[in-house]
Amino acid sequence: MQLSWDHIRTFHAVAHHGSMLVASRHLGLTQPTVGRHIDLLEEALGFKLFTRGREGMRLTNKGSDLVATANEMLGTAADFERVASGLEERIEGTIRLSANEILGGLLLPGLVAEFMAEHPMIEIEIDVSNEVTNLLRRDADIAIRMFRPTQSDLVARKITDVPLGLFAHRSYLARHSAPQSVDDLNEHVLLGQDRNPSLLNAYNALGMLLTPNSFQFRTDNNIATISAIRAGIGIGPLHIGMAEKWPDVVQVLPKLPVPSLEIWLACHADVRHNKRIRMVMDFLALRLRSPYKHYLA
Amino acid sequence: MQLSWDHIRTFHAVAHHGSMLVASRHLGLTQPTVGRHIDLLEEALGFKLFTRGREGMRLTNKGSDLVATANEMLGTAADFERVASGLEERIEGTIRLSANEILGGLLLPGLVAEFMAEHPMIEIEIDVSNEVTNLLRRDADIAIRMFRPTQSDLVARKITDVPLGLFAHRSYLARHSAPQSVDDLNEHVLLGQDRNPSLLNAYNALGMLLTPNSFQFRTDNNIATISAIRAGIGIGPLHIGMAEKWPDVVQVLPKLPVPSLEIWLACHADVRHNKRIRMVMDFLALRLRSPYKHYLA
DNA sequence: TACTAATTATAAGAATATGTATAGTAGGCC
DNA sequence: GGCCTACTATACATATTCTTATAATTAGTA
Repeated sequence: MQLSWDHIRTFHAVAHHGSMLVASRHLGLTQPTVGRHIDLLEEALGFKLFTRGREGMRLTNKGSDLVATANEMLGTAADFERVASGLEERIEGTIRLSANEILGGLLLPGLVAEFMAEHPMIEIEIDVSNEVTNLLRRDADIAIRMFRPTQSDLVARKITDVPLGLFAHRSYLARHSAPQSVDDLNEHVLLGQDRNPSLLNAYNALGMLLTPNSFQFRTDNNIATISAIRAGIGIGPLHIGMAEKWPDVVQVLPKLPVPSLEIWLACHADVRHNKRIRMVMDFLALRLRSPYKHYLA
Repeated sequence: MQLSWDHIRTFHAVAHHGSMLVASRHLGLTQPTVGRHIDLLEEALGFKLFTRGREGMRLTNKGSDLVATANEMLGTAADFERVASGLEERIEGTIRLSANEILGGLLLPGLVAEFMAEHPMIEIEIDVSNEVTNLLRRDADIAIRMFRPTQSDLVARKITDVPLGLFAHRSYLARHSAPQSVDDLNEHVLLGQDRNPSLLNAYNALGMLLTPNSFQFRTDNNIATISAIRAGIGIGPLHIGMAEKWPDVVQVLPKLPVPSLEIWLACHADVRHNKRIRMVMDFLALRLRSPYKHYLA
């Protein structure tokens, strides 16, 4: 018989995740089913795709020669689903949002709760990651980004500017004298990022000459940075609207012009007329312009 | 649940053939199964793909917006199968040959019979058509062509030249005097083609100035042309080796230089190392060089 | 009008695929 | 060594899907 396209999808998932167990969870199938799919595919093709071992499934040479085209299929299947989604007009269904750690982890849950109360038929998923989620691959329906999206085929709207400021906890400022000028900052514990250079560049734009080593506390996790500020470890950047939520966190050098962040909403052009997606995007655009403090956890 | 890729294949087939019944035959499924696939797909997508009527299935607007990407999927699935086929080493299995009406209808059956006797594990399918079958889409594994294939990604070998001549049945020549020169041909019933200009061009290359109306008997079916010659209707072109099979069909103007045809064998580059395909191609290359008459029906 | 031929739709038994539960295997770790 | 864990393999009952058979619909045609 003809080989099943669904088995190709299973093959791709197993190759991608390296184990049938992990693949089965991503596919919404059980491990024996995934195993059978691979068996049937191997039988249909006439050669083994994987060697089985306790460490999982390792691709054979032939198997790995097939991964690229299986990947292609995943892409065209995503195209199909995306185009279909753009033609869909039902209100009920799922919308998947992608946002960074701060917005996705702290702001969106409270903000989305309101939407879900109004629209109980729409399910919302939040994919929190700092990586640029691929809207083409349908990892998400809507992306919230802090920069202008450049992927082609996307429709993007700039929602607002988010003013940033430097903040510290009162307990920190009680132990150290509050800085009076940019130069004073060199005497302070500055909270910075590990591998991501954007914050470093922002500090340097303020006229400070810093290197990664200038930060005594380093993390690429934005939540950890915020927690560090709130814990009184040092001075770091914060969305001004967010800081209002925490009375003990005060702005230092409020006159200092810190470049603000942009907030963009993006979806794939194929999908922009989908009613659910429009509703969610319009809601997000409205709410992201109003002060954060109403929604912050 | 997630939508099934196999249902997309079914959707494509129904859209392509315009009816579930025809699609089911091509897919190797039954009509109720195809119907259920479409129902399930429509349910998953949230909109109707077709309107049902006694005239078959007509695409809705949304349905036809999806045909293009479904087509893409067919293409990538074909890529997958092709690459897989190239990695395959089994001897048993099916090989699909594509050839024109003359070779596929008259010559190959007898020629292939010998191969099948030697290799009972290999099944041979012959796709007879004058259209250029798409090896990229896996409509066939091996194509036999009368011209150099130009599709990219193909591997093609020229096998031999097939000398052509003009022939007529004795009964025709008994009624009309045999032509002694090219100019005499204008007084004869010439068998030609209807829409396909290649034969016309070949006659003109002999120095004859002909138009489609110069042929009193016209068909684009090559078998019909041959039958017409054998029935004594008139004078027409024939493979010389083929004519040897029929003693009552004799060559006219044997000295006339008629351009010969080329025979090419082609397969997709991805698949050239497949053992079965190599075996069949090597066999065909050998046998197509030997005289036709051993195999002709 | 009645018949034919081509279609989609429906019902029910047969075949197939799936999920649950469990076994088997082997590396990591105390 | 013994235990835990992450994985694949197997057995069997269940659920789903497929096929067969039949009905219903409708345009074309004698």
